[in-house]
Amino acid sequence: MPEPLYRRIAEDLLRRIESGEMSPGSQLPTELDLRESYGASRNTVRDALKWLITRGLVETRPGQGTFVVEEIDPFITTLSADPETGLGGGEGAAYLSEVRATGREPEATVPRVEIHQASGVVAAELRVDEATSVVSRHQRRLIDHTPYSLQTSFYPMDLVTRGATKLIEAADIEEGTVSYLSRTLGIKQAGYRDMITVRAPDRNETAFFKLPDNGRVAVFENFRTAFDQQGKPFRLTVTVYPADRNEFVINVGDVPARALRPGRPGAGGRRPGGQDSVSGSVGRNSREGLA
Amino acid sequence: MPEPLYRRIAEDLLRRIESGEMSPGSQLPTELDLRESYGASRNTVRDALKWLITRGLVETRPGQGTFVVEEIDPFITTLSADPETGLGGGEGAAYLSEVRATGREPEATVPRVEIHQASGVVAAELRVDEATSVVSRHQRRLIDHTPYSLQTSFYPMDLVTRGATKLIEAADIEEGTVSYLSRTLGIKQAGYRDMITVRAPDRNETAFFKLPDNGRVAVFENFRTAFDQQGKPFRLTVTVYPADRNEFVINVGDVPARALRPGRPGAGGRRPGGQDSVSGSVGRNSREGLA
DNA sequence: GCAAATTTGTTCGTATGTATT
DNA sequence: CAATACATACGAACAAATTTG
Repeated sequence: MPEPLYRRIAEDLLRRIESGEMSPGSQLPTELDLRESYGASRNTVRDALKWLITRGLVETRPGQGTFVVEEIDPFITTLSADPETGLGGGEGAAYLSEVRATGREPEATVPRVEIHQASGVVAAELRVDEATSVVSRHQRRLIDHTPYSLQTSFYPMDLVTRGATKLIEAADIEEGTVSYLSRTLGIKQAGYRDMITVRAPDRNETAFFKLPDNGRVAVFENFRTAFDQQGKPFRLTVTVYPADRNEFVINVGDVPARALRPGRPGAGGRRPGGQDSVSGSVGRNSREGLA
Repeated sequence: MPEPLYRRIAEDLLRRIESGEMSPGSQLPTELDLRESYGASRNTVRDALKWLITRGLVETRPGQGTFVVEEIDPFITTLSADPETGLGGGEGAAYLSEVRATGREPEATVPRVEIHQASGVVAAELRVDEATSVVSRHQRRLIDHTPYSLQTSFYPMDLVTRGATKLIEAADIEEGTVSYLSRTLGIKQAGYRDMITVRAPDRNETAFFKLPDNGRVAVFENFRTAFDQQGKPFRLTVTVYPADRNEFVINVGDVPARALRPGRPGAGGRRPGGQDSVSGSVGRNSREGLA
């Protein structure tokens, strides 16, 4: 009772991909060729390809063929505060310089400003009633002309009426909103809390990030709530990052300057699935529940 | 030319799930029933179900039927340092108490200790040659009897020969390794750096976490490098967390004590995919590239 | 404990549509 | 326009897992 045929075909192709026999970007034999070489029906071959597709190893292009996927050069966002500027990390103002520091070219759209009534999460995080008006500022961000993240910040409308009128202008706030709010209203960012989750992309995200519509690539979602000196939240920033091109770093305490990713983890070529990996080794004679 | 039939069926089922008409845990009509009610072939119905499966909305159980998935209560790991203890965050010693603080029951296996030669990532992060011996201590961790994470820590063998002999004992170090290394060798943890990625689970992880073998649920992988007062790395901890049951929090600067998740983000019921969500709204009249 | 019924899983064959070259 | 290659759809049969009688 061996494994089903489509699995055996998939595993064989997997082996050939991981061994380097088929390199990233190269084309696999056509479905009809595979049908012959494995002596299976075309549908079975397609089942094998689907198995590889959901694992992100290959992609199909109608009219062209099936290809080994090429990895995207990931961008690393540091979520903890910059020891220099004191605060920040992956946010609007700092974004452009952070990306440029890696020798890549950042782009960000002009903020799209909207006025909403605070809904569930926004109201809860900003600690305002659900009826309250909030300002949202939304930006799409790219690196080397590839979409890398979507960011939306929410501010209580209160801040605008108290004088921070630039918040409702559809233009960049060059100095950064932290600096701007400090200067105009005396609101200082004393700290922030990030809440990170992973979920499937929605329709908009799939379209903007050009993700395969098979729901394979997940997105990070980071909810950042910024607090002032009194511990009062004054901003909620929601940023969405496709997981196939983004990584995160958090520095706590005294950490030596990064040696610019000597050998980036995560990468290191394709992972040999099945062997004991760095983290794995969950018991070679596994399957025993717990001790 | 509307959307393909299997997609229309899938979207209809999606709507019925999101509307609450079919609640989490409930059973969908059988494939044969769906075949009749939609007037499609069984294969087409199965294509629709596959589409929902890869998006994590339903699951099939051979011999039983197709069910709307139930969400798992996520555990939130705080990666930043505890302001009290100074350091830590999701690590061995602190793990049990962190979980208990949420009213849930933690379990951790006895560490499995192994001696390896430092390989790629481990050697690079610990800044030792590839030939050097390192000690690894591996634990499986559960919450309420459900597997939640896998953790492996690597230490240069050096530390053992200098006197930290407990590192090669297959037993818990009650006080925590940070405290132990400080007491025996005077090595103080001055800080640490976390590098977070998301990837597909390997075979071991799929088995241990009981993930669907369709590669849908991704895992977080956190590489934590701990540094001593001289900025020298003395430990690398790799922790793997299934993304369907884990979230992360990072506190930077002064952040008020959390109001114990007033309304947890991430959740809020099922996401209405397609509508403008909190983060989304990437242009209702979207598809225009960039301004 | 076994047999039958139910339900999903695998595999084949075939035909036609759509995208790209 | 033609050829190529993947996408969708139908029908059919048997296998495997689970529940039920």
